[in-house]
Amino acid sequence: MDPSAVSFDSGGARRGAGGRQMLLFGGGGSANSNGFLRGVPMAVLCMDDATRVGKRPFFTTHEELLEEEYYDEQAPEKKRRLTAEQVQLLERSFEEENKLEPERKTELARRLGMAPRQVAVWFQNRRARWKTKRLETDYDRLKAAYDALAADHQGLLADNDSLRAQVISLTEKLQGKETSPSATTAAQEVDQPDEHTAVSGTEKLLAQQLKDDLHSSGDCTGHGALSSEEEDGGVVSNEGCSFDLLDAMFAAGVTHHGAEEAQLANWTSWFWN
DNA sequence: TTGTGTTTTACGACCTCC
DNA sequence: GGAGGTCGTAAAACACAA
Repeated sequence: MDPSAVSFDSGGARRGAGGRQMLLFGGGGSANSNGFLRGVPMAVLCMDDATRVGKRPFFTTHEELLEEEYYDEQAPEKKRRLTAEQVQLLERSFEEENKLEPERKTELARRLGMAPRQVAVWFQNRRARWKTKRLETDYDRLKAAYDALAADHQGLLADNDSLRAQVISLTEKLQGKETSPSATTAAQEVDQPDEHTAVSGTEKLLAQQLKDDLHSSGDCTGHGALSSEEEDGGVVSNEGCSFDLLDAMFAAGVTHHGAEEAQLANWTSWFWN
């Protein structure tokens, strides 16, 4: 880039210290009509240059700041924003590679009419901005994932509560049947082990009752009502909720030869765990 | 016009790697 | 030990609402 193309945004210093513009670099020098100071474009001058040419003390008195001569002869170049062209080229270079090898730095500095140190600083700051941006997007992504998981977790907790309530309710019903004389009589009437399945009539009754209760509750997982069209074939399911387990227990005679209470305890334990 | 918040430029301190 | 990195920060430049 032609150094003469570097703009000097005099309006940019509209609110310098004390509201005064401090445009000229100090050290006894002053800018010529081309905007150059000792052959260096003003916009190119940075603190490194200030160190070389002369630097105003960091803390100065108000009186010093009010001295016009001070700005002409001692005040350092104010910070200058890079031009749009400079930033554009730097951005393009950053997109290619966000690290800066010495050769690329000097080449960029030459093309942009900037000090190599300025190019290095720009890349440092650009990396910092890029990192901040990346952290923000990473945070947003993680937060969305966390929110989804938290919602899912809440749903599972609700399901769990619902199932526990059902277990308690069914356990009470089953225990009631065990102690009911009529139920005992009915059970005794059919309590002959099936020679093929080895499941007693009472067990069939209990398992059927459990199926019926779960079915009538319309919610085996808390995810909605059962669909009636799926009932044929003996397996009632709803979106992954299946009574296969009960059927399997029934067929395998899970309750066979065991006290009903012990089976209830097992079932309850299974549910609660 | 002014107060205030944000962005950009630049630096020093410190760390890591060769 | 030097070069180049990150991190935290100062201060100028800038945007914008009141």
